[in-house]
Amino acid sequence: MDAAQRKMLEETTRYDPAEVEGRVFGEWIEGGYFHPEAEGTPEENFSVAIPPPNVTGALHMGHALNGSMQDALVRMNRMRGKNTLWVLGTDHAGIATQAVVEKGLKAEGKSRHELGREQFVERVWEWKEEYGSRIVEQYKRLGASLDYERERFTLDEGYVKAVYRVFKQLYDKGYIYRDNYMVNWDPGSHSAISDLEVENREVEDTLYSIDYPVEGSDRVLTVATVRPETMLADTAVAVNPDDPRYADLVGQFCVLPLVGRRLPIIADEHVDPEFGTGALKVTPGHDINDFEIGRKHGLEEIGVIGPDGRLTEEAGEFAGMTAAEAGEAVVAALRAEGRLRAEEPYTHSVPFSHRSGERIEPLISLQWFCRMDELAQPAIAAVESDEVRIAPDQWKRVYLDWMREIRPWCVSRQLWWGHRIPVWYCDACEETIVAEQPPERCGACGGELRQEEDVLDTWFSSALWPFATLGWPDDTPELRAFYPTSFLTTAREILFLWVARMVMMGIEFPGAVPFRDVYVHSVIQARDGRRMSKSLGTGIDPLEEIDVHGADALRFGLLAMSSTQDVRFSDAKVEQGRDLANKLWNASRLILLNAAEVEPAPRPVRVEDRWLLSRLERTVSSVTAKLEAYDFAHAVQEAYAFFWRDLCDWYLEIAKPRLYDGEEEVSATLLYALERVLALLHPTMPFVTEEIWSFHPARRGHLAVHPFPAADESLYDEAAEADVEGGIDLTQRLRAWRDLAAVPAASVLAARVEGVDPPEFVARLSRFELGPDGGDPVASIGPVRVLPSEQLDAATVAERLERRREELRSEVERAERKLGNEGFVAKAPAEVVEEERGKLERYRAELAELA
RNA sequence: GGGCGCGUAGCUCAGUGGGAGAGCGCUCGCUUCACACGCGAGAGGUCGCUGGUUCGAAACCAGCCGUGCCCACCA
Repeated sequence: MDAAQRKMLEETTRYDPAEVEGRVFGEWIEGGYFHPEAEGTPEENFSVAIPPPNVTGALHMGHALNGSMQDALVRMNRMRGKNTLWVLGTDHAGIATQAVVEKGLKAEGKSRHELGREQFVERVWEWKEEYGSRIVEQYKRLGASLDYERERFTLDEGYVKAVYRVFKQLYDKGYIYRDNYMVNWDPGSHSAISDLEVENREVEDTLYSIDYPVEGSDRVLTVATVRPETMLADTAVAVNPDDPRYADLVGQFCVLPLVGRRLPIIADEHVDPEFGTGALKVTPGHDINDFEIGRKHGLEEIGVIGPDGRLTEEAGEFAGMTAAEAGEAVVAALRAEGRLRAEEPYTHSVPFSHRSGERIEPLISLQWFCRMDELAQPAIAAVESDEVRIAPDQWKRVYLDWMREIRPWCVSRQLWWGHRIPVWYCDACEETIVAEQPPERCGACGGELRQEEDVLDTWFSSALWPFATLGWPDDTPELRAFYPTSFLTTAREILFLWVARMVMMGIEFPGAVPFRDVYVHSVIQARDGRRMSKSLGTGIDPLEEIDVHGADALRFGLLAMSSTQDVRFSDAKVEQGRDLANKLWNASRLILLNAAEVEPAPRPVRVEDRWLLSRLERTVSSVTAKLEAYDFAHAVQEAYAFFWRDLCDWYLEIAKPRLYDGEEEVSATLLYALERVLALLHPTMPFVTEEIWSFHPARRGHLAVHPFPAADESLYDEAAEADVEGGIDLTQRLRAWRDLAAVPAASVLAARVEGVDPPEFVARLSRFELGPDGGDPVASIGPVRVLPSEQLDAATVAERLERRREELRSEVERAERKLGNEGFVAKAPAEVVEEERGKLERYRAELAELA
């Protein structure tokens, strides 16, 4: 430390994150610490793939929490000397990004259709180049030690190669196929979406009962629906095969009101005879259940609602209306014909698009699907056998339950931004070609080819993330050194959408599970307990928190509030982190400005030194174990407690005089403890610890690559711990006694000791002067006999004494009652009974002293 | 309909069988030569309810009440 540094330390009484963070981050980058060579094996290396944020995204609390957790483990392992890679990249986010750019076009009065596909995609790329790095810059603010030199994008050249390879191979295996099937149509994004992107919400609707006349009879079948417009596409009426009311009608026909179509009356177990009249209108074109019934019975599939959400030509007079308008018109027409039997309010769950928020329109369309059942088998086995461990425990079962009932995945999207499906059609001979490279002409007839218009679901490419980012399908040094990755931390909402699919693809393609550990973290809710969301306006911006309190404060706060259950965002925890950073700074100033010039080393000479070192090493051990077990909240809070209580409140106060005296032993011990505390906290609070480290005499390089401490168990010292904890307890009792006796804080009281001498610091920190004699004590606190003096008011002291006696009497009574219980003495473990007897003795003894 | 979770101090949360904890807030006292983002001392909980298991339950079991999330094709 040179003179300028010393001056700066002396003058700066408050840690200023804004001044430090940018500078320190620059030093890390310059040092190249986050950019490892691709050497070694995955077993000896440490690697993590970041869940790729959307290019359109801004850093939100989920990123900040997840990033804090990953960075903690990444930094800890880097400090341990492991070759460590944290892979950075962004996701092209098909629908979201396309929507952002389309919105921009709309503001210019244009649409993507005017531009045409090629120009539009060009435009999205321009947008990406300009704004896509925003979130990357925001991760830097957090202090994330990602490899910024190996940034990937799900649409970069190499990544596209991986996607096409996977598509081709899955197609060749027969897993990927094209089918005319019912899908979740999202009128908002004008695309099919997968089951996982659908969200069911409770909606109040009207349930309409409609009479369908039976052909050649007076009878009617009354059916019920919440979507009257779909009746235009009905192609049957179904009843339960065991329903005696309708047994005679099966095989006959109804006549569809308004349309006149003949509807066969069929029997199917799906129909619940208890619901309504027990007769079900069957609309295979617009209802997922009816679709299945229809396929089973070979019914006609009519579509009356088009991809734009409007009624098609099939709907006759209703063509062109929106579904909602058509619903009303149909009801009016039915009422006019006297077919409407009833309408009643009805609450049920309805699918909405998670992407656009619009109500899903189930309809039949030609899409690409991927069969998942066979891919799922080894991915199930991997988790069953704990080759991939999922924590907390309950998510393992959630994963397995879902995987065991996995269904085909609709992978095509009617968008322009994304991986255009690598399929080419020949119109001349109807050949379909799937290829990784665009073929010139049709291999069969030499005819012209046109490429499939659809793109792949964004999650199709995300599923390849852990290996595609490392260069797969090429055999790259990165892939050899860093795959499989070490662990994954994630939000539970993408357990199926992303995690499960990565496991399947990892096993199928590179041939190994993509990570060993999956940690599902909790969700940080808004302060009022609602979900943090942009649309609700409940989001809390992590960058603002960083601006106000610093990145370390936010990181500490998020880790401290994280848990296995969902928690509300806590400003107090972030402030606790801020206070800790400041306390670290100031305690370090005390040590660094006053320590003698010595090598940091444990050099205990007194009991409190041995106590401090013992506590330090136990904390190192415990905090490390908790980090490794993903127990971030307890890890940081334990480190906090050790530093604040043991080191600052007690040890520094006890050791100050020796430090000011320039004693070498205490200086060496404190420099040693400081070094270890800084290193221990660096993974969670990297900026402030790195900054303080720059003043430490033992510094040879950055803390980011300083060895992470391993507990030195030879310094554990139970006897010293017991002595000092006893001294602390006594000090607190003496202080409390003074406070209650209303003694001015600054005055020193006379006392003497009877029995065992407490540690030296007790009298000093509680402001007692211990002397050899002194007459009759006015009070006894442990071995301390307080002697009469002018500052003591007899009445107050007596009151205080009586209070203590009361406490002791009730303690004695409690212990006696417990020991008087025969069951307890007979059945409780011996050491528990012994402990209780010990307590009773001590309380009795103290009570006797006070009597 | 099925599954998972939660209900502990005014607030946010720890605590899984042997005497109720943390941070914040609150009260009182400190310009104590690292830090007022500080120091010292306090007040404040029939651990949702009922029953059970146990010598002993905040913790284990059952039921109930309240609350949150996930999955699922009841028109």
